[in-house]
Amino acid sequence: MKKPTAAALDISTEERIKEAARKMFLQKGYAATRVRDIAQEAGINIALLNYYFRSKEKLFDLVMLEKLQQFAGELRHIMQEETTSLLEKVARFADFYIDLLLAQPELPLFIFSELRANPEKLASTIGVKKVVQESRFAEQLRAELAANHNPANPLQLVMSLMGLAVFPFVARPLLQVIGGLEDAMFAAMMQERKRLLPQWFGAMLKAV
Amino acid sequence: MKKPTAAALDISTEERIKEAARKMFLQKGYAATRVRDIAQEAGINIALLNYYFRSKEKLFDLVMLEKLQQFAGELRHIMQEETTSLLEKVARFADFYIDLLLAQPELPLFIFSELRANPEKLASTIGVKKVVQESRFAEQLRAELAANHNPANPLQLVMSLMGLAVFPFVARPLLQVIGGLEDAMFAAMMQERKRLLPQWFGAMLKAV
DNA sequence: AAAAAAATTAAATGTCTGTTTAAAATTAAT
DNA sequence: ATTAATTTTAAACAGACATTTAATTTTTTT
Repeated sequence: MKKPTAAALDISTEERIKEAARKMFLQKGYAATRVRDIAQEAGINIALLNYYFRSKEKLFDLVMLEKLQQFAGELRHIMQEETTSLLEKVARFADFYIDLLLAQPELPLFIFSELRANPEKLASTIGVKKVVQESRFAEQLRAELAANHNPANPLQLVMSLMGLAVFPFVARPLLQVIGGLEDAMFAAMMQERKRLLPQWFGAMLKAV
Repeated sequence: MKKPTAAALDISTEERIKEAARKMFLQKGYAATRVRDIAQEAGINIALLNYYFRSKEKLFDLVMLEKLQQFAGELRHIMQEETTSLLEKVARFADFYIDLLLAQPELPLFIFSELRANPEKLASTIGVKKVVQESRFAEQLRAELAANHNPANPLQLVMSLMGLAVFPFVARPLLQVIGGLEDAMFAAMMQERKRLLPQWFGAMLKAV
């Protein structure tokens, strides 16, 4: 009675709507996106959106959850790995996030903007707290700071690490104007950044 | 005929509307802000908004321009100063921006979000391009990298400098959850950051 | 092939939103 | 003190918007 539809071989209407929603919400945010935009982008009747997802907000929540998990998901694996060193973790972090953001440049601005609007939707990310505070990475970071007699709060370093990787994508429109950067050059710099980030981080740990 | 109103001793209706608009636009962005919200916040009739500012968009443009200049204005002075060293400039940059953002934490997310929506409104910031590429700061940065045989693109360092100062405010909701940070602690860390930032930047310059 | 279920559509619904109108209240000019 | 200009208000307006309805088409089941 519910879903006997079996022969959904190629892309289903439901998935087409979701994809269009991803695109529009990421590009313009929740408030500026019209359900008509989504319907047009998906090539469907507006009523189908409510038929499949009940409401604009429910559809948005689905996309938001998916993106939050993309953003926070891999972090766990990287930071809890027992056999990698601190700087190897930093290198893996840079690799993973810079590749992710090159593929989806609007991701961080989308997440931070929508989180400002309703911070309660952060629930799915609370697992990250443990990753930052109790993971192998956290231990190694504290140990390394202690070894260098560096009294800085470890969270300062975490902020910086994230900022060094993510900020260029948040500030991209500004940076491309003030730097006179074209898309290809920006992408090339982000690739260079994968290499720079662990070097920088190592140097920062020793800067007392 | 135009404005014979002389006795505007205390705060005028026009300024009340502007202040309410600043608050609401910064908090929720253009698309999510209702002119009725602004009117209520200012304690005025909705029609007065159009009476004084013609339209929601014109009012927004006023606020946007003001904030862009706040964001980009002081940069010029700091970065073109002839008598300060590179690291002194970095220290001044950190001081100025961290204080600015502690007073207006929503500023960067507001600017970056709205800039994504309409990048053409960046016009007033094109002066910053010269500051980054042709200022005394740019010279000093290139010289310092050369002296350290550091082949990194100077723009990489500019991105990082901005990111280290600004990113914590962009990611604040996320950081406060994953770090378990209260407002006071966050503010204290930003103060500590004023000191850390020049140290870090100095170390990064030497990290080849 | 007939019946039932699911998917799709056009049109309508009611609410929200930015803006305008026209009248009233206040302030300034004569 | 009148008159004119400015400011403020309540109400209306028109278009945008998300959602619903009811009918039609397509697909699945029997």
